[in-house]
Amino acid sequence: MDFEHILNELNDSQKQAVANYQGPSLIIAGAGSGKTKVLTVRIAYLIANGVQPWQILALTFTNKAAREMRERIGNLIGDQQARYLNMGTFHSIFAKILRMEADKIGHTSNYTIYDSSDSKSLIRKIIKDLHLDPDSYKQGAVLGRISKAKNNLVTAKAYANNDKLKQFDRETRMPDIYRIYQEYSKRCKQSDAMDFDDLLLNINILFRDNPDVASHYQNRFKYILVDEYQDTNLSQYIIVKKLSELHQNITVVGDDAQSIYSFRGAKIENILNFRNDYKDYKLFKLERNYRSTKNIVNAANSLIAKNKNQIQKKIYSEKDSGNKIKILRANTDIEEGYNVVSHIFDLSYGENYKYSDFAILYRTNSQSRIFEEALRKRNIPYKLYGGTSFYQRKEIKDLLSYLRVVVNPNDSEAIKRIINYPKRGIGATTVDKLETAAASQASSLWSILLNLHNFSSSFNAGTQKKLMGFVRFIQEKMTELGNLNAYDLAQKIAQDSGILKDLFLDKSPEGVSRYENIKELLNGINEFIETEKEQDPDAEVGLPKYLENVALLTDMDAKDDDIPKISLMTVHASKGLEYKNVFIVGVEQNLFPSQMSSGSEKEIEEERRLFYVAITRAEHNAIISYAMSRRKWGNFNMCNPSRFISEINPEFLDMPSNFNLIQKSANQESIFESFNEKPKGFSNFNKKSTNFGKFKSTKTSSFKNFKPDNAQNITLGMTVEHARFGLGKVIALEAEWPETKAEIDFKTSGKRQLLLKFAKLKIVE
DNA sequence: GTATAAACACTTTTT
DNA sequence: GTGTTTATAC
Repeated sequence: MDFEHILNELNDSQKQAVANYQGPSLIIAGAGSGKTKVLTVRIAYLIANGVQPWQILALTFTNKAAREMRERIGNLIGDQQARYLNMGTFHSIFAKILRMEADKIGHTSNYTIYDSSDSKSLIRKIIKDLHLDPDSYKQGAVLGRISKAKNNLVTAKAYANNDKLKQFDRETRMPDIYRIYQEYSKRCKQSDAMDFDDLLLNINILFRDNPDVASHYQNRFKYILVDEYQDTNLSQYIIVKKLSELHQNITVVGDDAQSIYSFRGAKIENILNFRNDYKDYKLFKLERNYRSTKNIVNAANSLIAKNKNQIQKKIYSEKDSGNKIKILRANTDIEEGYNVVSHIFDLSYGENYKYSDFAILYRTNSQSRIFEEALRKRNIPYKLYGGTSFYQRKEIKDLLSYLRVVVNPNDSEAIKRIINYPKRGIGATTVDKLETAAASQASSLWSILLNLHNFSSSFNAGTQKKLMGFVRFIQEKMTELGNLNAYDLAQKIAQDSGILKDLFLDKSPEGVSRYENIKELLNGINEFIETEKEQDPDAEVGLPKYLENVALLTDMDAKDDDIPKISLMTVHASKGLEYKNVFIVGVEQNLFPSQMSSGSEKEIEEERRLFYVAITRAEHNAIISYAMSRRKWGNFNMCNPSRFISEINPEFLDMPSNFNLIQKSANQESIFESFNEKPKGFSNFNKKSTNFGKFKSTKTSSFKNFKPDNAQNITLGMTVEHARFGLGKVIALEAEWPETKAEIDFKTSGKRQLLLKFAKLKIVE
């Protein structure tokens, strides 16, 4: 293979980082410096130099990154070769290894992966069972503590013996966390289930207790590459260290300035201390930013310079200066939504940008709603990443729970979800009795169900019959596991369980959309099978394979149509992505930086890195927006602009004329003064501000003054707005109020039938 | 056992 | 304000 021309496309430091592939390497890759390119070419180069693809282990942070890299490597060396690369997230790669070695750590190869909502509901149950006060033991906090312990390789047993941790728990009024942790681990094992953190912890335990297994994988993985190394936690660090022990061909890529996951145990020290771990390491710095204009890069540099703890580097851009970073000021959060959307509107028409050239980035998911509403109002298509994902929806989790139970009937969390859905007359008392029995036998719900005759005194004949019916249903589907592929079996289960019928009969708009979601999930399974077959035509794609995949999916991975859309996501989710125009919104004190991360300088530094990540997503324009007041939990709060705005060198900023005034009063904490001041129009940048005022007035009068009898006034041909489906035209009406049904042709989601008394429709015109 | 209403927590970020 | 969990009546 001729690599000459590929290498010649790289700059000097990139070339060095590709060609020196032996031994430990640290690649410091600044934002937009062509990191993915270097990684892909380096892997292709390894293969061109005789390394077998299956000897390469490449660990990424997201599935998406892995997929894209595999594709790009495929383009360089051919898909046939790229197929055999071990490339994926830590979680997905090691979940697969754990399937193969499951018996060595007390699981079966069909083990279930619990997502965080499974974990949370299990924790809630344990708190109850241990008679602990649910007010002092919040499930989220408890799970967080357990998660942190696991990421630091502290098992339940070790936790119980750790006085320091227990001391801390006493100080925070949760002295019994170690008991919850023990019980949680026990029940996970009984359910043959692992949570996300277990996947990494158990790999460590596997390697520790089975030197032959460890040695097998050490031999196999001759070359190891880790992307986003600054965001690895201790558990991941130890795995990587162990695996690279033999060959020492370890390459880590990262940027300490973009370390933003310490809240979930990531240790920036891993990248800072690489030099101590591997003494004869090679260091490569990629400092030229190919993504952004000079102004954006310089602004970001001036901000991150405020952080003390970092590896020295000079990120620079050879592009034009470009526009300064514009600062937008709004009086309220709602006005901020309109400001930003209006600005997007102007930019896209004025400068001919596509909607897919825009991203709105926020600190917390809850901020998305206001922008969604503003975008819908202007009929601008958008895509929301994160938040309640598709896979978290009730109906989806219900069907997935059936699939999980058929693959692993010991999965008690899944059984509890579906044992009475669709309704089969098995109520809470029955489930309670089953759980008590299971606890007394230290076994799963399923094993109680199988031995129901031993507990016949606890359940009356009718109940027993119903339970047996459920057991038979599951068993019947289990026998199909070998014959049917994932799609056919899932389809059959959806059908025979009555889920499809139940949702089909529910004609409320919610029911209709649930039905469609189930259809979409089934289509997704079918698609999964097809892509797997493309990779390997002989592969049997059964339910277990699908479930493993779906457990580790996020909605960043969802496929999408080709309609250009604005992207809405948290700053965390935007890492690794780039957009021509980036709006960073809600840039206020106590929001960004977050109130919860303002305690120590260390936390502030992480928030600053997060802000750095946000700015450096932009290629042409970065726009920062803040509001002077914002609704939180129902009531209004006054806000001040974020300290980060004033930490950027002002020569790269385009400030609103009234910013200084606000800053001053903010410092004096007399923000009310400036708030009450009447702004001169909505935005001093927007020429269409008259238009804009109109928008605002419709908005304020809409949902607030919404009359319940409004729906009765809907007539044929009206344009209406639905909270979820957006704008649509009424094309048919039938039956008398309150049974009136309307057929509405929605612009984005097509024709739908809605019952007027349920559908929250707003008359637009 | 089920359907409805009231109470409750939730908001920092995610594999 | 929202979605989920518990209390109450049927």
